[in-house]
Amino acid sequence: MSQIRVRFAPSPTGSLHIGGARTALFNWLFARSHGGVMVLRLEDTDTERFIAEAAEQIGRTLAWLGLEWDEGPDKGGPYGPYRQSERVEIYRAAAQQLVDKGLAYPCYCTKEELAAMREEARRKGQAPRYDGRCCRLSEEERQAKEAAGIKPTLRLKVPQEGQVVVRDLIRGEVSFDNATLDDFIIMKSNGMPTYNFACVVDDAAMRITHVIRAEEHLSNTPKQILIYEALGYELPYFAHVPMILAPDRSKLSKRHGATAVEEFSEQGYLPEAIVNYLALLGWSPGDDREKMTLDEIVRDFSLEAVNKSAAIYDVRKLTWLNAQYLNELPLDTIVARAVPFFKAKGLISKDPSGKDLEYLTTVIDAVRSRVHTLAELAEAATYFFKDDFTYDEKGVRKHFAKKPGEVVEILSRGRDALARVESFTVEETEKAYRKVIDEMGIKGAALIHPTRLALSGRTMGPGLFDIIAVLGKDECIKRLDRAINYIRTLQGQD
RNA sequence: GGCCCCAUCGUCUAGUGGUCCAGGACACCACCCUCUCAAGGUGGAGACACGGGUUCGAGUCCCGUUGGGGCUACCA
Repeated sequence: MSQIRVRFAPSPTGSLHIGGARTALFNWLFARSHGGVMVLRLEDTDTERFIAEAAEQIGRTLAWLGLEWDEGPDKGGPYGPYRQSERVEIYRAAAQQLVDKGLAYPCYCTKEELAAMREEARRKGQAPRYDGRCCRLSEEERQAKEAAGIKPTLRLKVPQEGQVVVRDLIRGEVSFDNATLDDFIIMKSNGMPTYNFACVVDDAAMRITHVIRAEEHLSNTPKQILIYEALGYELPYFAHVPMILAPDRSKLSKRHGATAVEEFSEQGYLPEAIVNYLALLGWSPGDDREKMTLDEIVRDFSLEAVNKSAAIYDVRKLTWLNAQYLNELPLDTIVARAVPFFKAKGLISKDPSGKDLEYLTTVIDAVRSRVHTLAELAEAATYFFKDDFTYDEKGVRKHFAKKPGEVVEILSRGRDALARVESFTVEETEKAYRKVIDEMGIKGAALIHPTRLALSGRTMGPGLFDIIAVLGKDECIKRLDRAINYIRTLQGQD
């Protein structure tokens, strides 16, 4: 085979969810691992469900994930246009061909009549299928309908004998009896093609060699093969990848919370982690590797190694992977990605540079190992930028309120010791604190825990001396004084 | 209902007839490390849906049952 060509063909009716992203990823991986071409095609033939911003948003999300396409609506290419709404003439011509060959015919049944027929069949316990009545219309009857101004749909004549065999790269041969199919619609009465028809016409026109899509389309494939045959097109290879299900095993939809890739992005998940996680959903390198670079995945990916069974996505594993990337990606990269989250929390006002950037970087370095997302990162770092926090309630009970008199004494000694430190580093401040601890004959925890609470309002976080060094002498003294005063008010209440 | 697909720990998976009293990862539990929380390290609990075959031998092949999913639209 010459050049391998694949396509990702989303319908712009909403944002890209992780199922779609995974399908796009597998297409992309297949193309990249074979030196092939990736086409992005917008399936916007449903004029009612079409959402203008969705197309742009899907493109943005794919690009954010790093899944660049070679041909598409914005990029152009030799087989454009890549928006189905701009290709209607092509579908009409193809449809006309089928009518001329007697393989398709106009149907004047209205939606209401069709619905009634389906209802009738259901009541009789029969399979709801179109009975082909309009195919048997006489020329006079047809003209009469036409004269009455009824805009017909076009239906493909489906043979009622024999079967269609789908040769699937992942599932092997799957056969369907033609008798289970009916004369389905290929052109709607509004002149637009239906999904199955447009899909076939375009995949052929765009020279797609491998149709890689979700399993929900496996049942559509026999219809599409019938169209390929009617049109005299050569069949592509098919590969139906397993579905991704919501935790309750149902099909993914908006009501399942964050399944839109954009939402993960807003929560501070990194594209590297999402792509890595998605690659592992339905595919595995065949060994124990979990965290893999894109290059590694491209090198080892193959459709043959793709699973057959549907997978339920588990945010917790994604979250774990995200934490891994948060820690292992270069610090500068994480800082750059984190900036919008710090801005959103009002911790910084504009893109930091110089000293501010240096400070931000130091802070992120201190907290990144204990958070899972960029949003958590900003949250965990707030007290490095604001000192108007309140003290954690449990912490107050444990470290401030138990023996307020003693704590005030201890904290004051610590404060004074810090005030005397000249070189305010992790090492020097710790030395000073250890000395206080020794002199007072107390446990380290008796000084360290109240200090952490005083400086951050929290009972958990980076090592205390890291916090101290990052905050600097003045800020530490200020916060310790504030805490000492606060504890004195506690004393009064007893 | 009809047609199609699928079935290994809670979840993602390795496993292509013997090396599997089933391996890894997330999550969970314990311990270690430790100024807290993480991270990291060590260990633990946890699965071949069920029933028939085939075979000397089955998680691996076949059939059935059950369960789950998809399609069955002038949606894609």
